Amino acid sequence: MNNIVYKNNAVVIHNADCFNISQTLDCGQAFRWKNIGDGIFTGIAMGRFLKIQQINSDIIFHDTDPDTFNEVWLKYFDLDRNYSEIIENISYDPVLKKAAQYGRGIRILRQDPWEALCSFIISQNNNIPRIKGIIDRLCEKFGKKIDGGYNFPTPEEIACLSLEDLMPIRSGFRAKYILDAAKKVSDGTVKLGDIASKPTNEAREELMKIYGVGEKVADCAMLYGMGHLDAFPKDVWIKRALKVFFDGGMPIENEKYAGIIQQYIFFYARENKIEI
DNA sequence: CGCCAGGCTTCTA
DNA sequence: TAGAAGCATGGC
Repeated sequence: MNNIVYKNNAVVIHNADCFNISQTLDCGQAFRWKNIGDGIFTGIAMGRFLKIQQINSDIIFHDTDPDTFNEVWLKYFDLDRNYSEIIENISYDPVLKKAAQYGRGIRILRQDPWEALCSFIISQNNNIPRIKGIIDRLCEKFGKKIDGGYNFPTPEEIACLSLEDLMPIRSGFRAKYILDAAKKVSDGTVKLGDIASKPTNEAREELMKIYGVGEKVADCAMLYGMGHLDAFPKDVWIKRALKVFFDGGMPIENEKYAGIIQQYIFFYARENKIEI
């Protein structure tokens, strides 16, 4: 991205390639962004409020100075990675090529590790609108108030709560998982800070020490919050798509960027309501 | 009413 | 070791 300018208190990326904010923020990897119309999304991430807008192929980060953009959002939106090259490299397979073209504007977000972990604990056996509702209530009730809304509550802020305290967020059977995760992260039983630098298999085992975290949730947390781009979460949509497209096989499981490919397939399958 | 949702734990054979 | 039941909640 070398077409970035700063004007009128906004950072603007002109002619952005492989970056569509609707595809990126509304494809089920993050749950706190709101589409408020006119190509504008608002949300809170990394402890900050952001209003971001897409007009054709220009992306506007409103009320953002260059330092904040470079230190926070560049990394969050994974903007220093060459996605067109990755797409080029997987286009030997016609199905992958088609899925990647369809979701070409997706970026894999690098969210806060704890937020990603906790969010995908909440996601299990759940649907996206309700996941968003539960996370909204969790933040409003237990997160710190900041300009524009509420932060995602820290592990420490949740670890001191009881199951009854969590009742108002209506997370169902997942409440006990949230509490166990918060406790194990805040007391160092699970060291989230070390997970980004561990091999994916070791990192997965570490995360699965948490009650209620299995392979799928661990892989989502690693992919969307810890920089493990090779993690390949297998949810119901992916399993369906693999059956339909690849007869159940997985041509790309061990690729370096398997997680990005996974997201193209997920997006394609879900948008087209792939049936078994 | 029944079924399902970006699954996991527990029980059963 | 594989397969199914149970789990909270809400939308359809």
